[in-house]
Amino acid sequence: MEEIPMDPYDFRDIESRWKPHWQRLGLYLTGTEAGKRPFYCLDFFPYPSGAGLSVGHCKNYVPTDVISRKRKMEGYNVLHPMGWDAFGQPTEEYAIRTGIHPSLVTRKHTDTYRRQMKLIEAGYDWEREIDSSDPSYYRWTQHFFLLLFDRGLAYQDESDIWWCPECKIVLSNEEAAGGQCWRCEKDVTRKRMNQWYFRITSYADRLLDDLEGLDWPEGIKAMQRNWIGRSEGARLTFMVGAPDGQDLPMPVYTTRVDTIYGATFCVISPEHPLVGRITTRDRMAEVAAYIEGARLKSNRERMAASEKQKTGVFTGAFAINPYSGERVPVWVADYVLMDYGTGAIMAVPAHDERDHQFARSYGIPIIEVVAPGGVPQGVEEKATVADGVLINSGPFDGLGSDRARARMTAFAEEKGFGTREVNYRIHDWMVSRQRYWGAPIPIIHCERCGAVPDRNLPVVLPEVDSYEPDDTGRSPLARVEAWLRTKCPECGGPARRDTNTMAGFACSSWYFLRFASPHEEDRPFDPEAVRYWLPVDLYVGGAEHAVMHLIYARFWTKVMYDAGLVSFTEPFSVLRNQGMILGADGQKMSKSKGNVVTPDEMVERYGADALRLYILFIGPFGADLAWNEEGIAGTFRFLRRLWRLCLESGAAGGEAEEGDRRDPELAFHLASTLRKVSEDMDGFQFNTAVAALMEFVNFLVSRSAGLEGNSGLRETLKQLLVLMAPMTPFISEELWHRLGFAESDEDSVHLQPWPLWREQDLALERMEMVVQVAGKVRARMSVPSGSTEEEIRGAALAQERIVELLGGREPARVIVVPGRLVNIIPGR
RNA sequence: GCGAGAGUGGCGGAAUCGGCAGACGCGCCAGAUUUAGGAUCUGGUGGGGAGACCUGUGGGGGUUCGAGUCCCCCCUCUCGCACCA
Repeated sequence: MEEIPMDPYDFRDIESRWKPHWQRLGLYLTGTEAGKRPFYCLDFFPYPSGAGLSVGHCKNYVPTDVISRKRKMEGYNVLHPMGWDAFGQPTEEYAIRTGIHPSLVTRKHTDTYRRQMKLIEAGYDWEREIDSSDPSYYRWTQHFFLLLFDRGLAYQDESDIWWCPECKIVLSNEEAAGGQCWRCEKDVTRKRMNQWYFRITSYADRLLDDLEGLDWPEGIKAMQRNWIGRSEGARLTFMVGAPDGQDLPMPVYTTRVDTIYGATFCVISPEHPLVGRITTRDRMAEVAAYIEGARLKSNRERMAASEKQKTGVFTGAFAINPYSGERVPVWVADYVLMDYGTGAIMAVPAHDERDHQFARSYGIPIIEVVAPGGVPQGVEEKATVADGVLINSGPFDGLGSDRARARMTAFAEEKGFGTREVNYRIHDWMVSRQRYWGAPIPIIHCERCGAVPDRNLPVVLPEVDSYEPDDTGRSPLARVEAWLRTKCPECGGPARRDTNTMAGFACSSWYFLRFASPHEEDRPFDPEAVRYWLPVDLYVGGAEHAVMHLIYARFWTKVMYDAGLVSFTEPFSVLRNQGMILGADGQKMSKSKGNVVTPDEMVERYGADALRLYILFIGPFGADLAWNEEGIAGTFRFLRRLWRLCLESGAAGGEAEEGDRRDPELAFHLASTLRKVSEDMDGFQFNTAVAALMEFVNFLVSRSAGLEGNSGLRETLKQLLVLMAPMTPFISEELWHRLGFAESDEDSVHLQPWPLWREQDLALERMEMVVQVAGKVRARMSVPSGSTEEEIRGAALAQERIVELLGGREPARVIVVPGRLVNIIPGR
């Protein structure tokens, strides 16, 4: 018999054939069928950089694509959109260097991203594509700015803000976390400037409390709690004697009022306005030098230095402890921060490690006032931080820390020198940027009327000659005289536009709403569409936005809720973070390290299906893993094995015949694979889902010779192809058609319902069990399913090897776990 | 220091309502096949032992018929935050 040579697996041919077909079918258009439940699957809003996508980005886009496809097959209307967070610096920097307009640069970059996303067949509904730098989008970003403004949540203030000398841009606290610029990782410095802020602090409690109900990674929730940093304590006023004879109030914030009788000094931040007024003449020079030294140090130098040794200088002034009436020295030290609490503290060296370290350095007395469990611990060597029973605390002696705090705060309120206070680490969101490539802040400054909203939106970015910010930190917009000069909308008098643009995080704080109805012209979104699709059912992206985008978007959503614009208070019900794909060298992929792998080269060599499958298979979804090209070769081999299996054994099948018997083993393996793959995909365990598919194909290959022509095999292959369709769309479609499963040319494997397993197929007639003696496996046996424990026990004891090992002894004990094992404990 | 998570073959990783450790893949070894091919096929692959077996999930204790999984102590690593009063 002569073998007819089979077509080889030619992924290029297959890809080029099905792409236009699916395009015609409108496979990726958003579901609109009445009566179906919605599923909104969203990827983090990407910033289109010039480098294009690496395979690392695919670790985000392939899994969301797989889930979206599966949900569609399960009968959901699916919304899976894509768009561009296009405003931002790198584009602007590029424009500065080349003179090419940022919008053209953006266009070039987004074209690349879109092309690459199509290359890996990420099934986005491109009819809903949005671009945050397009006036049709940013007019609504401006609209929401005004919503915040109107609600008293946007304001201007002059204060010290973070400045990145490298990027030449101001940064919000979130963007400067850890003293480093979020984009270039260089140290940030301080600069005093007038800026726009959003009052996110007035939402701090809600942002904290609502974390509770979110299905988000614990780590992200913890980071947000930490960032919000709510603490409960008291604000207490110490009176400080100034050299001019006046008594000046110096409020301090503390969470440990209970330790106040142990306050042996006070510390005030070098930036504190009071420093200049309370320092005595003889201390002036030393204090001034210290302040200057602190100012010149970068924040991180300051932190690093004082970790080793805390420094400070005495101001010469004394403060009065409002409880004890005691007079304590006031020091200036840079371990006290100006932007937390009141910028001044009462220092209790006995019960605070930092104060302890400082007191030891400068020989300040340490007085123990809290005894944990009623037993004084001794505090000369080490501070006691735990709560306990108050001692040396006058009328409050004997109280527990908890009751003491309540009692002592009440006392302060009664006497008028203090009050209960809640403090937060989070600060208001500094949102203005002195940059060109952003959404202009729609405010007009009028000498008569002040800051007036410009409701004539959009305020379009004017054309400029150069995009560079100038040395004073002024925006390039400040140089466009014709644009700058305008009329006050209130009084009609001459006025000037605000020259700031908004940080990119403003644009991404509402984009998930725009996708619900991206073409609305008269409003940011259609409330009906938003009601149907939102909140987002599944949100996937990297962990690096924990306290930036994810907290800002939550804030805007709550503001919109308060304004009655949306009916939910949280935008993202379920959040998952994908891990990173590192270069083959285990390092972060970067151009400079030369270890970047692009989807382009992988698709060229192995095809989109093999790449997608390897991305899913490489390891756990959330883990950081090194790229390995041998690995993708493995998934490629797997696909070829599938190809051969289907065309060799499946094609011969034909229609089911009456006489075909169901093969119970085949049915069992199919059912358990369907179950395993379905459950693993829902649980984001794509790696084990792929492993189960490989295992099943291995099984089929080993059995296929015996099953050729059996309609059970054909039915099995049919279901297998449907099961694989979300992961490997091309080969699944091709084989589906080749095996003749399509009802018409317009049919598609992607339009099939998600396959369900039959519970009864999982029940086998016999079960394999292990027989242990003293916990060690000594024999294997097969018993009928549904055997009683007694029967299993009998069968186990009758095993030849077991009889031999027992050598006539009676078993002392026999443990039977049906379906698993029998453990025999021999008698002596 | 605080918070989150993790330590399993040569490698990525499976298996945690306690029940055959190492699924699946890579790599490696042997064989088959091909003129050659990122090819394919078959078998093997934690360590020790010729073998029956012994041993093995960061280390040490414990609970249990049985522990990678539960409890106690210790060590290491990754990530995030870090003088927040």
